[in-house]
Amino acid sequence: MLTPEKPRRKSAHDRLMQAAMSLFYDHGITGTGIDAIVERAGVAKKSLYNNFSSKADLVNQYLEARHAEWLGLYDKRVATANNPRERILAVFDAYQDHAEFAYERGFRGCGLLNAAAELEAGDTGRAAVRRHKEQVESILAQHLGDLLPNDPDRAKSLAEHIAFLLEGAMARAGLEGNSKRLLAARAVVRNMVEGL
Amino acid sequence: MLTPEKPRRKSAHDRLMQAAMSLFYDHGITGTGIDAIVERAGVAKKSLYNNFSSKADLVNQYLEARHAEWLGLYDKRVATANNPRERILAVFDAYQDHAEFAYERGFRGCGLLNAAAELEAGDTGRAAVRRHKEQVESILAQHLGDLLPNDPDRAKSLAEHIAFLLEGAMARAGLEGNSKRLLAARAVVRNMVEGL
DNA sequence: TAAAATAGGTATACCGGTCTGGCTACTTGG
DNA sequence: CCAAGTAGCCAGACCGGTATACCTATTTTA
Repeated sequence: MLTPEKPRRKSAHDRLMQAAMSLFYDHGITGTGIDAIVERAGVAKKSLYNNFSSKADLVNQYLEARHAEWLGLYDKRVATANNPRERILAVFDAYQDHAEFAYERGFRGCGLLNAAAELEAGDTGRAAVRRHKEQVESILAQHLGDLLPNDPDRAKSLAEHIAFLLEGAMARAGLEGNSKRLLAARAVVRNMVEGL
Repeated sequence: MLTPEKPRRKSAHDRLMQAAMSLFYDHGITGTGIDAIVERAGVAKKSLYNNFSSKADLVNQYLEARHAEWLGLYDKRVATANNPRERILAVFDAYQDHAEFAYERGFRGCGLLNAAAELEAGDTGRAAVRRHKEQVESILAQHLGDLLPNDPDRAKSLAEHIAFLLEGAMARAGLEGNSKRLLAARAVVRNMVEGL
């Protein structure tokens, strides 16, 4: 049995990113040191600096990975939705999936927003988080445009409204350590779009 | 002219708290060191540990002070409101006042929520932030109860809805560095309560 | 084909600097 | 006189980041 192309161990890069995903989310970015990351990854410190140019670089790649992670969950959810209303709710479901499965040590809200909260004003990471939130709002606007083809202004305004509900519910859910508030917001939105 | 009760210089406690308010908001809690606080306050490090038992104690008092600060702004706004609808909007106006006047180095969203984002899961500070958010929601519920005396369930549900809008708009506003989103949420809420 | 070069991993030690917190010794105002 | 302030040093841990040296696959080349 020749298995020539099977690395039995993940690359240092992957192990480091996995460790960063967990530690940055649980303890924050400033609260997580390089040493803790390499220890969790089971990797030499040199390997971190072979794969990332600095901690800031690792943080930026972490933010991109979180964004991609949510996009993947959303893509799965939206694939099984049959109309614009369900596709809007798919946005909430994707965050719900995030909340339920992605975190081992308890739910703490949106990792991207939490990260942005402790980044300095001019940090490029803040812009990445902002792009993510704008993409979510733009996805909502697109589905609402399908639902209200004759009233694009109202579609845009409703997208902002729903984005606020989503963000606010996530924030409260993170504070409370569970996703009940997220479910409440989803129910509000279901009622909102029902009448469109 | 005897001016026996006029300390020409604020107490070390007040100067420390003022420095903490500014630095914790701008650079985060973990990102702000003791030395930076005492330097900004123009105070000896010993004075910090005379007035606060630890940095965690200072952080907790900081969170309480921020809560009290918002309550003061809200009290001012609600005093000039003439009906439940205006009193609901006063909640938004208080946050707007916060955004416009309280921060010298740029708006970064809700200081309490930002702080909670970087506190560990079990930290008592997170509970303080949660109490603040629950009080805001309870204020909204009270005014909506005045507006809908025959439908307490709907009042409660609307209070949660509006609290989400407020929180989500604050989060987005903080990301974007200005309070436009807060104004947008206020407008949405004004329309919502208009028809009640 | 066999030797050499390369890429990426490992482990350990170290750098200057900052962290929280405690300490001494001196000064000042009521 | 004394409480509360001052300046500054120190300990021990941790910060991000670098340096050195070794190991082991794979790949290139003579």
